[in-house]
Amino acid sequence: MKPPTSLAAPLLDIPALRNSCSSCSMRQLCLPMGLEQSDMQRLDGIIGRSRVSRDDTLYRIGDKFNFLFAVRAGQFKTYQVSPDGAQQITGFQMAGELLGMDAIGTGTHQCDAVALENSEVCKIPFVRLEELFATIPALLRHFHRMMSKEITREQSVILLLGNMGAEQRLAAFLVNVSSRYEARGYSGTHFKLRMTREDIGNYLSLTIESISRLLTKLKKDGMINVSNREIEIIDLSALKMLATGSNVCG
Amino acid sequence: MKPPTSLAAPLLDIPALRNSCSSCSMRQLCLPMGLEQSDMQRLDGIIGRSRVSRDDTLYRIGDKFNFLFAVRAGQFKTYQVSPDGAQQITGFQMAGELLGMDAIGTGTHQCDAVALENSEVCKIPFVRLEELFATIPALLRHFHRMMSKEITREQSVILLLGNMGAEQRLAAFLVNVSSRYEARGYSGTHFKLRMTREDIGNYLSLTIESISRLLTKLKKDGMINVSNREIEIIDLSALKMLATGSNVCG
DNA sequence: CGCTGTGTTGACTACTGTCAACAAGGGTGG
DNA sequence: CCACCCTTGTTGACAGTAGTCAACACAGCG
Repeated sequence: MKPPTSLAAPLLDIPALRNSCSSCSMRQLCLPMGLEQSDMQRLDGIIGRSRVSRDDTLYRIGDKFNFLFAVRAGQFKTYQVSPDGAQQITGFQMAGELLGMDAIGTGTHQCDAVALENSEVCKIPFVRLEELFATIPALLRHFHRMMSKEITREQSVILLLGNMGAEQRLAAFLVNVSSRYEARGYSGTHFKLRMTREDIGNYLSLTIESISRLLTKLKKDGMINVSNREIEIIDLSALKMLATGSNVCG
Repeated sequence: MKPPTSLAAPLLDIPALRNSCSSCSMRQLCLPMGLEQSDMQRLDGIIGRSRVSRDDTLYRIGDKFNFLFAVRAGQFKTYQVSPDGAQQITGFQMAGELLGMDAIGTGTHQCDAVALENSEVCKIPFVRLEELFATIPALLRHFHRMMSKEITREQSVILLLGNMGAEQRLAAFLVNVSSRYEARGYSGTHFKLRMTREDIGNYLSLTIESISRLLTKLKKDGMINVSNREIEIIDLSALKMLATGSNVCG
């Protein structure tokens, strides 16, 4: 509901953050995955790093597309805005994930990207990345994999919105977040959500009241513990069962 | 509800269809867009053409990914299958559109693709396409645009499922189909749907009963004429208004 | 000509939304 | 340091949209 903060907020280049990809803990998940040392350095050479404060907008619908962004630390949300002005969150991005791929087709950003907490991003000039593609085939292949996985991810959101009931959606969301924390070396059973109930509800296309009630229900059913944004998953397999269980509507 | 026909149905290579991209009416929309004659011929050199009969499966979830497919004629649907076996159609593909991009990330197809009518596809071996990328930058750039637009397209499906009411969804669907027919040189106001009500309902996450009732309503309201799958759009701008009009839920 | 798949219409149901009141947390300023 | 305020989250009562179930109509096809 609150208007995004001004885009004018500059993205500072921070020399201290000029750590190379090779020293980044996300290099297994991120763009440089599988690159040789020398190629990784060439990639490094075109990448800048910036900080983005909580609630700041990384880019906005209609902005000219010049950079892809990789989340280095923190989390983001991306949302579409429908013609009537309503938002629809299309994804939450964690460290190692790429932002802005939807802008390549038109040269213009197709969604807003907003930081959920104080974050750091790698700023990748797309034209220079394209130059590297010509001489680093492994980079190109992995870039294609990342774009393709973004397509797959969105398909599973479509599946979620199209075929799942409210409880199943929330369970699927929690399981998804859990696995992503785990893939990043954090606990998959005890974590803090970075987004509000409103964001979760918007993403899952449920009201905050429903989110609240359903979290309470999952707690009562002994699957999770909730305290504000602190989540503890008590019975992950039960939660997975719930997320993948039946409940058709389409 | 009916099980897809056997994948064993062979995709026949048809010499008579070996028309080059340069003679294809879809070349402005499809992969070879913007290529010079010589590059288009090189692309042609790796592409095979095949027929796919109505209700036949082009590929299936779990199939090894070797080929991208471009729809040359006819129409397809792609659907995910949720763990409980329910289908969710994620898109309808028309001539000039690419199928299989979601398989690049894993090397395995992530959805089923089924022909809605007797169709023809161009069969593009992905490894050979990757070889061409190295020497035809324009081809690579356009491929990126097509992948990116697939991401954008899915985002708008997410928006549709997440933020729109039933009537708005159907209106948006009709407007979308209309514009795609028009882009292909057909009438945008008078066309025949190639999919059943069940497919439409599945795609929009509505029941066939709702589709039926809503088509009747749009007809009563003087926006369209319907007779079975024959659609005539009487008031396109009103339909667009409806599709983009307010009706929030997320 | 009847059968089967597809589409239409009506009556009833239920899931999730809406509205409203209240509670709790976290920041800010006195 | 504490009080206050505003945002965020919780809970309950009620409502509405779209789903479910069921009967029927129509078309295409053998």
